[in-house]
Amino acid sequence: MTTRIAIVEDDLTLRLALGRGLREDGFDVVLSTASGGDLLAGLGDSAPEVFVVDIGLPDTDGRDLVLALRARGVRAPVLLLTARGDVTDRLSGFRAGADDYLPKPFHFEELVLRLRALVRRGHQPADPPDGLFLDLAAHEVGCDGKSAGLTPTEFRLLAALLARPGEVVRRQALIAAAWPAGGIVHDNTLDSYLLRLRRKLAALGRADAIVTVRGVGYRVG
Amino acid sequence: MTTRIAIVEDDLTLRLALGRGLREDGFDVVLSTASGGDLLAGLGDSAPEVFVVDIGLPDTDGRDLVLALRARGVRAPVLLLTARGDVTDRLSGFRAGADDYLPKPFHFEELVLRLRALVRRGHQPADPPDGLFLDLAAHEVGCDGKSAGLTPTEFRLLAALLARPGEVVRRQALIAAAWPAGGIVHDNTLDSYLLRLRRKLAALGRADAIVTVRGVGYRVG
DNA sequence: GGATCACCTGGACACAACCTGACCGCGTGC
DNA sequence: GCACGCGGTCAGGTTGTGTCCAGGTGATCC
Repeated sequence: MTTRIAIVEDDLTLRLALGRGLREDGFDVVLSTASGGDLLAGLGDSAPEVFVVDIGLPDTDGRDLVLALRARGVRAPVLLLTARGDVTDRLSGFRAGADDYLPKPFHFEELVLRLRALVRRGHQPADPPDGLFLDLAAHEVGCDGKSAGLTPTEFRLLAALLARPGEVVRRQALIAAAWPAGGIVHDNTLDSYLLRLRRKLAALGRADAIVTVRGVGYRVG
Repeated sequence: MTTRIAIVEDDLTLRLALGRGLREDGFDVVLSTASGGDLLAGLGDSAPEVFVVDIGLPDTDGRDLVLALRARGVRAPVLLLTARGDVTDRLSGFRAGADDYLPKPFHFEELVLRLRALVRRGHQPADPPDGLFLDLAAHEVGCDGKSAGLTPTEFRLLAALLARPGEVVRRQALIAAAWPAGGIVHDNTLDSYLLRLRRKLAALGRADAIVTVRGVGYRVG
């Protein structure tokens, strides 16, 4: 039984080596691109069951790519390749929705083991968050034709919400997803951003997309 | 003989270390997730015999997760990992239905000893509480298709009831489960919440789900 | 039947959680 | 310098939740 896998790695040598090695280990490499934009463009209905993404991409931060994937309803596990096991990288990547990470340089065998573990754990497909979608390249949110630009913080915040359609996301989880680790974020700051997001969504005719669940958090869909 | 165990820990390093260590000590790690939602989603029929849960999860309070597990009829013992042995945390964790706790940082050996003790003590599986179920992610109660949103206090209260289907739960036990430690709760306040819960359950066509046992307490199922 | 008790019900109220609009500081680009 | 966009803060208003009261209902016992 083969597992469909997608690779995003800008270094050509490494990308080719990964593809060859994974194929030999029984993976079905359905996509192999150098940039996040190419991945999103080429996804189609290839439905990879697991992703390997380099965090240090030239066109996109790997974390934003994970957020964009999650916002599209993709729940397949993502393994991030990070440079030198940097703790900050690891934490923020994890918060973005990645499922595992591997610091470079790594043993190929460990990569395969971790991938197998991720796939074994299993993930269920998510319902797509009706109509709304995030455009990573343009850094904006769209809904049937119309679209609205987002600032980086707004983007991360909305992505964290869209990643879990129908679920209540706690305020703490939103802060963890949208702001860098360690920093102190006023509760009210989150409120402000929710307001800004709601305004922009209202302009798309989706004023009610973000629902408040008092005492718990927020929900979309 | 191996014991099936599930781990919920958001810190990646610690999660991996726990998994590796427990495996070496003869446990069968059937589930290892970073969030409460993932755990509930991934449970399937893996039927862990014991749980290790970090109380400080970003998406869910560990205590709510225990309540949700109990409400699903899961009776397997739960060990909570708490930060710095905070007494308040410990007490409220116990009230939520946890069976043991361990303050961080801890010696790995102590964790294993406590887990073995918990498993040895033995627990029997519970009958699922007919039809009604708590959705931790959406923070609501559901019954064949329909669902109703719950406020935090309502959620804890109903969870305490659903945790013991068929059993009579005393008023004092309900107050202890649904309200923070130390606070003084008027008897009548509990009455009010029972009323609200019954209203919401009535909207789901389960008006008679909560039965009064005069002089003792309340029972569901 | 009447007294008593446990529980139910509707409503009033305070306060915390949340929303909203405005403001300020900082960095960037013109 | 100035304009602008972005991130963050503040003060004030609004609303839902939690709490408590007052009175009602039904069971139980004498």
